[in-house]
Amino acid sequence: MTVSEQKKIQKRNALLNSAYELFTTIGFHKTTIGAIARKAGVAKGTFYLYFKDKEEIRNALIVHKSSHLLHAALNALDRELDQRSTPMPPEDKLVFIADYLITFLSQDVALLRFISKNLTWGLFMNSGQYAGEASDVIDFRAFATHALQADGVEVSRRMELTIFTIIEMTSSACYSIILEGNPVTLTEYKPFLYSCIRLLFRNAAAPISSPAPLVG
Amino acid sequence: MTVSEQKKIQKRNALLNSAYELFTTIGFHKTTIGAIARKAGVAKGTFYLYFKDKEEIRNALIVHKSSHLLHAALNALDRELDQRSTPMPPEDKLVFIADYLITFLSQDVALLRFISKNLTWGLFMNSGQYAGEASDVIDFRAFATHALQADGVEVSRRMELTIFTIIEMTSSACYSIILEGNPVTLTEYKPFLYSCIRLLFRNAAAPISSPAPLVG
Amino acid sequence: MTVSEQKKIQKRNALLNSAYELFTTIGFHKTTIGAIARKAGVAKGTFYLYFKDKEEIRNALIVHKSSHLLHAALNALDRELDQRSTPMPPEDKLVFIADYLITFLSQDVALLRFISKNLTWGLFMNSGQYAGEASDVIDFRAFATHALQADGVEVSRRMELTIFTIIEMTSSACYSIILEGNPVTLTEYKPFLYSCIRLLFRNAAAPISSPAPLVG
Amino acid sequence: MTVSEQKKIQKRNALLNSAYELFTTIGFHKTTIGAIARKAGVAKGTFYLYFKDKEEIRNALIVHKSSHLLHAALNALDRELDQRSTPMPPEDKLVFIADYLITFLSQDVALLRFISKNLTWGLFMNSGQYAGEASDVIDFRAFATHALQADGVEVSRRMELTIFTIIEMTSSACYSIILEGNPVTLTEYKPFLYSCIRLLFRNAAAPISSPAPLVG
DNA sequence: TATGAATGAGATTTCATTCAT
DNA sequence: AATGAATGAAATCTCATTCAT
Repeated sequence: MTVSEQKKIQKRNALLNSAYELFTTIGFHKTTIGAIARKAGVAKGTFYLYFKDKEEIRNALIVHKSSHLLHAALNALDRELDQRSTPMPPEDKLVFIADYLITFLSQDVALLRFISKNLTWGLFMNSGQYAGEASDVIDFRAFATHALQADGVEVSRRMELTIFTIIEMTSSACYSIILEGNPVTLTEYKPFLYSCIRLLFRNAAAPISSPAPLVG
Repeated sequence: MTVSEQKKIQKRNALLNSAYELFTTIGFHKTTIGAIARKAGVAKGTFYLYFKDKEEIRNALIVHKSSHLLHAALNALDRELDQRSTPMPPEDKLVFIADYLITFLSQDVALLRFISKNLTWGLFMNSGQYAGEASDVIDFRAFATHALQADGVEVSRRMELTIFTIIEMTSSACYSIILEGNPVTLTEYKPFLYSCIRLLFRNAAAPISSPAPLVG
Repeated sequence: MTVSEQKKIQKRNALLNSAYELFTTIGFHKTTIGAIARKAGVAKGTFYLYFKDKEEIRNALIVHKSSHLLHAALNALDRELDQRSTPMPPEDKLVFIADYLITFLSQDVALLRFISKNLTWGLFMNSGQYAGEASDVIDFRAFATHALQADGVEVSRRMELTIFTIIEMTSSACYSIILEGNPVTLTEYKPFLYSCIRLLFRNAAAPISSPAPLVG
Repeated sequence: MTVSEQKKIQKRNALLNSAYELFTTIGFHKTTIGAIARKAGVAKGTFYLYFKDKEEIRNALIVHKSSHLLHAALNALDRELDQRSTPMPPEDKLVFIADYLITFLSQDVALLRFISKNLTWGLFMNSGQYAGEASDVIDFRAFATHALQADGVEVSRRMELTIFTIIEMTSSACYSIILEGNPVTLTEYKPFLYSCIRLLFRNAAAPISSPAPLVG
C-alpha cells in the first residue's frame, strides 16, 4: 500500500469517527457536513471525495459498527468455548450472545442509540448494497443456521421464525429498558428475558409431535 | 362553544391532518412548516398560534393516533365480548387485541410507519407531558393491570414484565415483517406469533412451582 | 392598490434595477444572487420571493428592456408624424425607427450588450411565456404587418421575409460596429445601412417584373 | 518531431475534442474543467499544462473550428471552379460560399450554436492574439479583397461595407432560422436570401449613377 | 510531465421565525 | 386572530486551482 493510499484510509477513518461522535452526541439531523469535516480536520470539500452525502456516511457507520459488534460477540463466545471442557448447548450459546450484546450496549448507550433498532436491519440486510468494502459483515441468519446445524439442531421453518422473533424481542425490549429504564432495571430484567428466550427456543426445538402445550 | 372556538378547533385539526399526511408521505424532516400551513389552507404565521414547532405537532399526532388506535382495539374487544355467551379467557383477550392491532396496521402502513416504534412510548409515557389536552390517552399498563385483575388474574411483577415483553416482541417483529416482508409473510407469521404470546403469557400466569410444562 | 402591494412592486423593481446594473457591468455569470439582493437592499431570501433564479430575472429584464425600447421608438415616430404636414412613406418610417434604435443603443452600450442579439428573440418570441405581467410587450411582426397595411402596403410573404431580414441585418451589423468599432465608425456606416434597408424594402414592395429604381 | 512532442499534441487534441463535445452538449458554463479532463482521459492537473483556463480552450476552439469551416468552403469553391469551363462571376462565388456555409451548418447545429455569432469575430479578430499557433486562420476581409481584385472588381469602401453587411445579414438570419425554424424553413428562405445578397452586391459593384437592374 | 487528493471560497437555496399590518 | 412578506442564518454542494509526489 502506497503512502497516499494509507493517507486516504486515514482520512476516511477520521471522517467516520468524527461523524460517529457527532451523530451520537447531537444527532444525525443536527449534524452538519461542515462540522464533520471540521472535526476530522479536513476541508469541507474533502468530505465529498469520500462520501456522497450524510446518508452515505451514516449507512457506512451502521454497517461498520454493527458488524464490529457481532464479531466481538462471536469472539467472546469462542473464547468461552475454549475455556470449557464440556460442550455448550445451543440454547446456552444463544443466551450467551444475547447477554454479551446487551451488556456491551448497556455500557455504550451512544452506540445502542445509534444502531438502535437498526440492528436487525444492519445484520439481515447488508449482505447487499451497503456491505461495500466492509466485506466482513455477517449475515446473522445464515450464521445462526450454520451454527445450529453444526450443533445437531435441525433448523426447521419454525426454528427460523423463532430466531427472528427472539432477536426482535430482545433488541426491542432492551432498547426500551436501557434507554428509558422502564419498567424495570436491566439487572432485574435480564434473568426474566433469558427465561423467555429459553422458553421460546425450547418450544421451537421440541419435536412437534410432543409440543409444549400451546393452547388448551 | 362559541363560533370562534369552533373555528379554532377546525384550524387545529386542519393543521394536524395536513401534518400527518405530509409526515407519512415525505417524512418528518423533509416536511416544512410552510408546507403544513399551505396544505391546511392557513398562513404560515398561523401555525405558530397553535403549535410551538414541528416537534410539538408530531408529538400531538403520536398521542392522538395511538390513543385512537387503542380505543378502536378495545371497542372491538367489547363488541366481541357482547356477542359471546361464554366469557373469554384473558389469554384470548390478549391475542384478540394483538390480532386487531396487527391487522389494522398492516392495512395502514403509513400509520404503522408513523407511530412505528413509538407505540410503547406513546402509550407508556404519555401520562406525562404530552397527554396535554388529549386527556383520553390510555395508560396501557394500568389498563392491562386492571383488566387482568378484573378477570381474576393476579398481576405479579412477573406478569408485568411479561406484558411488557409481549408488547415489545409483537410490535418489533410485526414492524419488520409488514414493512420489509421479511423473513416471512404476515399471514404465515401470525399463528406462530400468537403461539409465542400464549406461551409467554401462560408461563407468567402459571404458579412458579409448577411451570407450564415446556418440553423436555 | 394597498400599501403592501406598492412595497412589493418597489422591491421587485429594486431587484430588477440591481440585477440590470450588475449584469451590464460585471456580466451575467459573474453576478451572484447575493450581490443582486445586497445592491437592492433586501435579504438574499427575499430574491426568491420574486424570482425563481437568475435566469428568470434575466428574462424578465430582456422583455422589460426591449419592450420599453420599442415603445420609445414608436412614440418618437408618432411625435415625428404629428409635426409633419405631409404623410411619411412606409420606407421612411422603417428607416426612422431603425435610426432611432441605433442612435439610442449607440448611446447606451450597456443596454445594447445586454439585449444584444436577443432583440429579435425578445420581440418575436415573447408573445408567449415570458411576456408574463409585462403585457405591454409588442409582437413586432404583427405590429409591422399592421402598420404597413394601414399605409396601403400589401404584406406579401416576400415582404414578411424582407422585414425579418432587415431586422437581422441591422441588429447584427450595428452590434458589431458599436461594440467593436469595426470596420467603420457608426457615423460612416449609418447612411450606407439605410440605403441597404431602402434597397431591400423597395425590392419587396415593388412588383417583381418592374423593380423600383434604386437611387435618385 | 519527437515521440514526446507527438504525445503532447495528442493530449492537446484530446482536450480540445473533449471540450468541444461538452460545450456543444451541456454548454460552456455548465462544463467543468474536471469533466473536460476526465473525458479526455487525463488528470485534472494536466489540463493546466495546456490551457490557462476554460476561456482559453474555448477561444482556441472557435478559431480552430471556424478556420476549418472557411477552408472547407474555399476548397469546395476551388473544386467547383475546376469543373467549370467558363469563369464564375464574383457574385456567384459569394452566393456559392454562403450556400456552402449555410448548408454545412444546418447539418451541424451543434457547430452552428458553438461558433454562433462568433463567426465574424472569429475571422476578423483573430489575426491578433488568439491566432496563436493556429497560424492557418484566415483574415476573411483580406481574403475577400484579394479575391475580388483578382476578378477585376474594384474594392471600394462601399464594397467593403457591403461585404461586411452581407456577412452579418447572412449569419444572423440563418442562425435564427436554423435554430428556431422561424419565421420560415431554411429551404424556403435560401432563394430569398440569395436574391438579397445579389441585390446588395450588385448595388455595390454598380456605378452609383446607373444602378444595376434588380431582378430578371 | 503527469497526477489527483486536497483545498476552501463561494454559490445556490431553504426555511423557521418574526412582526407590521 | 390571522396574515404573509421579509429576514438571514445555515446547509449543501461545486469546482477552479494548487502542489506534493
